[in-house]
Amino acid sequence: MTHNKLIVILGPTASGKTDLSIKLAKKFDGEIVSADSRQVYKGMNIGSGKVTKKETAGIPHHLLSIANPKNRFSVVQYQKLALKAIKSIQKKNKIPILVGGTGFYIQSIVDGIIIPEIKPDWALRKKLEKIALSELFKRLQKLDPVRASNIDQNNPRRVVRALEVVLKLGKPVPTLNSKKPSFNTLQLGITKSSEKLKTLIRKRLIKRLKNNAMINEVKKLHKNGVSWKRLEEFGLEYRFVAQYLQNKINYQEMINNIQIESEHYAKRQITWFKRSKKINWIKDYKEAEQLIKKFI
RNA sequence: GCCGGGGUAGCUCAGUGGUAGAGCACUGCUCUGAAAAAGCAGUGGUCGAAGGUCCGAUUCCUUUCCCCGGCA
Repeated sequence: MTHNKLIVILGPTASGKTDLSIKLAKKFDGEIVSADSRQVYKGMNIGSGKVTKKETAGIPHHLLSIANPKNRFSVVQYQKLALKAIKSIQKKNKIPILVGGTGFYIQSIVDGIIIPEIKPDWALRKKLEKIALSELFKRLQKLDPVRASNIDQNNPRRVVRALEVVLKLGKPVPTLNSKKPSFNTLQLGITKSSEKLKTLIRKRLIKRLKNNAMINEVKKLHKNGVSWKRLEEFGLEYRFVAQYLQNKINYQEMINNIQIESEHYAKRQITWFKRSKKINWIKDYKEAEQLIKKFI
């Protein structure tokens, strides 16, 4: 007899998800499934804030370091692997704890959204990206007026992707659907004041820079064949350390940019999470523990 | 002390004889296989101070205070 319970721990960057989740996993006999779009990559450890082996304290962690940073990983791959991991944990009669800050990844599990089964076609995208955005949007309007009417026409990624789906599918983009929720889910979100968050981001950044650890990590990634362009795509520490190593910016600019962009990122995450009404906002371990006791 | 250049949004700066803009910051938001990505919107200034000319001055004139560079 297996259960279908799932606990989710989410929150903005630097809010303390990792520590909290490990404590809870110990307490409630759980295993952790990461929901982080950067921690999936091998070799991206310090900059992405991946737990160290020691910190895991023996709690199994899933979906960390499973992808090659030279290749692009995406939500759908995440969704498949995470579902598999969650089910296998439930089968062992342990409690899966989904932990992370990537709202889209969490949504793909919790709401079970169905994303069109058209794989990214990078050659096609490259071709489309050369065309003016307004022109692309006109084409989309012609081929799929419904999708065109609710898409952000200023966003090249969205428009290109929509066209990709329409062209390869030969028909309009399916309207967004969700499967029946497959899990009995408890979502816990960590709240912190923005002042507190900024301080935590700053402290963490200083720590990551210590002994050149983060700089060396990025150097190593590049040495192993991850291009500067690719590293910059990852954003935050990877973007600005890569720019620093290319002499595009100086050390102080690198630090300032990482700090400010991390603060922006935290706000975007909060904006995303706010949309969900199913999140229980908590301040500390105690509140989390109580809610979970009731849930289990 | 003299000669230049400058003082306009939190910061860096545009600009005009009819009470002002940009980028960044800040605030809010979007999200259909890149999501730490990619986009959108909004708030914000007695235009250094005081006089004068003018129907009207942030813009022209005078004085004054402050900053930067050069010469003494």
